[in-house]
Amino acid sequence: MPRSKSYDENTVLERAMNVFWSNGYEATSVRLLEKQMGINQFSIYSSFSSKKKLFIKSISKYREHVRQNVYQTLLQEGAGMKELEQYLLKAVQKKREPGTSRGCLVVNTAAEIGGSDDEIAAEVNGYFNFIREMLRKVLKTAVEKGEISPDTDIEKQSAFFLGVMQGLSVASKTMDPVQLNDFISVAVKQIK
Amino acid sequence: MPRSKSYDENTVLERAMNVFWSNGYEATSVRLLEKQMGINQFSIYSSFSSKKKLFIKSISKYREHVRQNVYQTLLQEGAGMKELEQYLLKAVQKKREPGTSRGCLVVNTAAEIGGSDDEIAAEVNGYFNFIREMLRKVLKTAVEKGEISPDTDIEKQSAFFLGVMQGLSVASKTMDPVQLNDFISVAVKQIK
DNA sequence: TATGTATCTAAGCAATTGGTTAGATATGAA
DNA sequence: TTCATATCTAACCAATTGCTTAGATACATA
Repeated sequence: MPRSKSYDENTVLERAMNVFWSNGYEATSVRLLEKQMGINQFSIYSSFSSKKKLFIKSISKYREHVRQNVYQTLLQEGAGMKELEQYLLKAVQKKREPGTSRGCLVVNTAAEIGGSDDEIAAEVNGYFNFIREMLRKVLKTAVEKGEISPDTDIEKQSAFFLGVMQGLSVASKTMDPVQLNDFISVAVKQIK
Repeated sequence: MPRSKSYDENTVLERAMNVFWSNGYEATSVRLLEKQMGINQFSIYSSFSSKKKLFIKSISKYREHVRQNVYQTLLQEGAGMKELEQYLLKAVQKKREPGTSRGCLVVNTAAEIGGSDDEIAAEVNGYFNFIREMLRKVLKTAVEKGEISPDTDIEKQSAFFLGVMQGLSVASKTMDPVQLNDFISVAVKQIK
């Protein structure tokens, strides 16, 4: 009997994610969100309850986004060192492209919010656990394939590459492509 | 003839720096600043012109702060690999201490503001150039001392360690001490 | 000791913040 | 075709934002 929604929650959530990604949490106003999402404040609140809840949902949407568009190759069965290296170099190349790099939404959030909000911190930690798990598997596969030494300490190396990826997010905003490439090439070389 | 200031600009600037460091730029209100700085809004604006200018001055104050309290050893003549390693391990140890790590003010700023404000971006770049220059000198000294190979590519390695330090700032908020230690130990080992 | 001047207090400014609500509107089952 | 119900519009809310200002205050000089 009731009227049906005129928008798709998934679609407007993806738009919200992009607004937060571009501007950060605090600098994103609900007015800006309604413009970019294309729906009224009422609809934002009826679908997502609060700005903070919408932000948290944007982070989990981001996780889905990178899973499908950034890490898809790395997440495939059999992905090893070659794929990891390719991903890192592609991230460097992207820096040459138009506009300022937005970095990683979750790194930006960790830097901006830190641990001062428990719910947001939980979502951030969940994301990084997902990345670390991905790295562990990739490195294990790399050992199995003989791409890296069987003596490789998987735990140490996955912590290392997670740290490198966090650094890369910041560095992509502050380093030129040459320095970025130097950074990554040293990080990759050490495991060979 | 005129009345004299009842506060020291340097002192209140250091307090402002700490407020921005704890909360980030956007989340820091001028009301909070006046409370923490211990002076009235009028005095803030008469001494620092605007919130943004105060923030930029806080970043350069931060540079002075780390120069004297964080990197003092690394900046000494003759500092090499041992000092670099000591600094990194100390940064890891600090994570065990009370409260959530605030990370590096400038990394936080790079993540929050990115390149969307030119004046702030310039201050951020100046800071990272200072760090990179410090790293270059330390690595050169390390070569001279025979701590690392004379074939070491100073440019690549200084870009690498700058990236690692940027990662460390984020990681100190999201990793536990064990993972942090893994991250740093791999970063240091690769140069030996 | 008197006084000119910058400093300080505290109130105020318009604009924006996150969030709510009353009433108009559209929809899909009966 | 009716009608109950959820969706939508747009105005509204108090609180807070960065910043300004008029007038009271205190101090270095004369």
